[in-house]
Amino acid sequence: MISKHNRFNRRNHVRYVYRKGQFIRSKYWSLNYISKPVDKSYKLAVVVSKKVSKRAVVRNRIRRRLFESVRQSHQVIPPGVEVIITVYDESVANMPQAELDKLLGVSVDRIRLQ
RNA sequence: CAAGAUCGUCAGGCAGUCGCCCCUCAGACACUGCCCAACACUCAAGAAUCAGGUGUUAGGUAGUGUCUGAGGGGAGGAAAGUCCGGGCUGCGCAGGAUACAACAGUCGCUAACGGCGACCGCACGUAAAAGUGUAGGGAAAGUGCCACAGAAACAAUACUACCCUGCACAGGUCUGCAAUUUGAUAAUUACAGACCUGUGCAGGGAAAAGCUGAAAAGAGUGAGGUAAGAGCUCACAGCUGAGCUUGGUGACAAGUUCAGGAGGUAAACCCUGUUGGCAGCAAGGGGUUGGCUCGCUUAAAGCUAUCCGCUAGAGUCUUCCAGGAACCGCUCGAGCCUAUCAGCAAUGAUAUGCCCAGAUAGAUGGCUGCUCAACGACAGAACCCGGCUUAUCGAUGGUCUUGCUAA
Repeated sequence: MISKHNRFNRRNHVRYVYRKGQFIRSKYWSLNYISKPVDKSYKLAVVVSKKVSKRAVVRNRIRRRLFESVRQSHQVIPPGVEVIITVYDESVANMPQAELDKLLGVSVDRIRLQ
């Protein structure tokens, strides 16, 4: 799990990012993000709807794995960027770690390019 | 040891590494409050001193925040479904009646329950046993319903078939008499009477039978009775209800006396009894100033649907302070462990010890290695408890019954 500094702390702010931010789509998830240069650290949220899995245990596991993959600096989100990862597929819960890191790295790198 | 039944317990382990949430302690820094010392100014005047006030600097102390370090704690038996019950909070009081809803054997347990335990009744189960289930008030207060099929679905009649009597017709048998034929016996025909059979009509009887259906009139045996029969009558047995006796706290059981003739359905209405005020942690939580509107016994407002009773305030705007997507409620509780005692048990009492998640885009984890039969089922707290129901890979302990073997 990541520190409170890197989490979102307001419910309405998620809606703001969804509405105003930019959007990247990939096979298992999509990224909505917005840049706020004032902040010194990035912010990250993971959204897993009940459509993905009805079991809370599975949804929790997906969320934790994605947080951990970002935290352990396999990929670097630039400071001041707020990102929401919306997951589409239940198979993220049991995907091998190397593959998860690789796919997530591709998505995060596309933020830097734009 | 085997088979059957039943009651529990656990819910992978270890190590490495990188993290998250809460609490406690220590240190550093920042801010705020208070205390104290020195100095300056002020009070303050012609001058000096003391007390008071203000500011600066240094120190102490308390609180808050950030960072660092150390220590402690961190999902479940169902955390789930949200089906019952309670605590807690608000609604001024929580009072009554009706409506509405839920429940229904007895005794006990519990904060309470629609839950639990023991027992009773009924049903099931086994070769026998151990056991299992139970949607358990009233159908003899009344109303309704009983599809399809069937003669008929609770009302006694009708229907099919049955029995008895009478009349008519047809046939048969017997008897009597007449006519014809014959020598005679005899034969044929007609008529009358009796009996039998069949058909039709009329009157009466009504028990058994009628292939259906979930269910069929609901009284089993014997005797009497009758044209034949029939609870038509009687006796006995069984059932139901009431009374009495004995046993039991009680449901009830056993016995006995009297009465009765009754289909099912109450998860149809209904009747009887018991219980329930409404909303829910998005509950709810501060002081203060001044107005305006309505009302003050013909009660505005109110706590549900209606009524009664009860209360003199209620609603709304606004000033200032406090607060600032915050904080409190928020986790010490009908709490947990162990032992003893009471009780068949559910459960209760006493004693020692313990503190055991509290997040808020929401912590309790990610990865790697070893290990185990097994990558480990079902599954993630959200105010808190007691139950119920549903999901669940497996591992393991006890108890009971029966059988076999050995001592």
